[in-house]
Amino acid sequence: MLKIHNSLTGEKQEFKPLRPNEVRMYVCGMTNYDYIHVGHARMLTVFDLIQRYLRSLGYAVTYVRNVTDIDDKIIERAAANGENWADLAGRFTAAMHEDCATLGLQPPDVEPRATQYIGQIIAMTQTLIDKGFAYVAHNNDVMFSVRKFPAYGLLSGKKIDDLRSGSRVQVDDAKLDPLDFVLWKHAKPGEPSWASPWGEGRPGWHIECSAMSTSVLGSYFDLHGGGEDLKFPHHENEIAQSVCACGTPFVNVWMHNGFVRVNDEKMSKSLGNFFTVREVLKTLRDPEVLRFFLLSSHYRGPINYSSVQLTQADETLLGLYRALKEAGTSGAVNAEWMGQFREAMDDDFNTPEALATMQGVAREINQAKAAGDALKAAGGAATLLAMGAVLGVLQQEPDAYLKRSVGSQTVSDADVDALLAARKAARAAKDFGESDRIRAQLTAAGILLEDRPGGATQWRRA
RNA sequence: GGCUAGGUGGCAGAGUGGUCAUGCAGCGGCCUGCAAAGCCGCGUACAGCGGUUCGAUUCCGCUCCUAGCCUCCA
Repeated sequence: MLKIHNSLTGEKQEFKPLRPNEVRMYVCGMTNYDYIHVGHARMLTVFDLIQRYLRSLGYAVTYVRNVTDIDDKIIERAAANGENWADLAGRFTAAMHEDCATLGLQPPDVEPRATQYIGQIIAMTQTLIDKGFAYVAHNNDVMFSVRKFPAYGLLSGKKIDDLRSGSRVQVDDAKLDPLDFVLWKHAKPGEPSWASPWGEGRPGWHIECSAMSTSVLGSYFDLHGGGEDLKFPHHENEIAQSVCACGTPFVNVWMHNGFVRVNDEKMSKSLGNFFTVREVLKTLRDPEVLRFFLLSSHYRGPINYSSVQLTQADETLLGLYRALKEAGTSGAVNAEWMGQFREAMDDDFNTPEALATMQGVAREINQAKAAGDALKAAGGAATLLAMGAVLGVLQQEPDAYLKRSVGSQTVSDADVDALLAARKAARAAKDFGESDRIRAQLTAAGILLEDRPGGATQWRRA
């Protein structure tokens, strides 16, 4: 029985889809005006994991993750570059797709873009005006009247009156109330714009997600996710817009992932302490190391980004691949281990616990190998592989993975093989001095040897 | 100031009212020509102070500390 922590109630609750066997989920994706960083990678990875697990449970999942391809940041950056805003957004959306593919993320079933939903956005805004929840300000911005929606603040636990008194926002004189937020922005000269009943303009950020999610999934769906920084005001505003426009409940379960931190601070563009996925990947043996690192702590908690931890993740993953190596895969999946794994995942996607179970399986494989029990080793490997498939790890060919290096390779596979042949001859002749000299030479070149019974030697890159 | 998460062994990180997390690193042993890998074993962990309890790291209260949100943000 799957339990999910619902941000709306603050509790873990049994997950029951609104329609039998079907899960409709929407995740706030990227605003693409730059390369994605590790913080974004965590969000992307967390929800990739969640949709994978839901599918593994047999649900027909519709995973929707939007792209914001028009907003202030994009316009600003494009202007700074002297580039067309749509070109910029297109360029970085393509880069994001590349990064996602590199990270092994499954593409969403639907990836709506804000600019493709202008019609729906205008229609929803009009509905909100018609129903009295929104108004046209004197500058032709359309604003949502927060006080018309009494349930405002339920998700973030904020009280409307606290917000008002604590508000540090410069009062926008177009707003009737400082809490109100914009649904449609009138265009200033030279800005990209679309025709609307309120003149040329562009959508506000919050309304996009309400329009896209309800257009694709219907007005009331199962799961809505995003980073915890979106809880307020973005998700709060989405709820207000959607509920008021559609007249139905909006989302059943809200999920928020924790941040990636750098030295105990949130990794973010504004703090300038971010690492792009592209630069980080250059320092790793394989993109899988980053995924494994991200999965090694619970999705709701914070995770500290550091090279030490990445190294630890690398070592641990290596250990799992070593267990898999030469263990065969033809065995039957062990139901008991699998049950333990699912139990961990059923508990609000507890990946650290699931990973611990995988370590247990790995030890069993190694024990079986040591005992010469090939059947048991193969069964363990099949089990480990099946678990890895659910998490999106361990699916590479073990030997190829182990021969991968961190950074550039200093010796080719052929050179290694040649030296190993020489060493083998030396060992056969009991010339251990020469044998050890070759080993030291290889070690210096980042090649680690492992002599097996019977004279064979395995190797991998450090 | 308001609201929300946290504070676990050298590092990372789950979890539990009384028996083991797990991984990395370290130490000892086995194996090995020697290594490596693996296996076996080891290490006074649960911020502080009270309370509930036969018993609390786990429940309750208070204190201290950290992060996040309250403004664009994954």
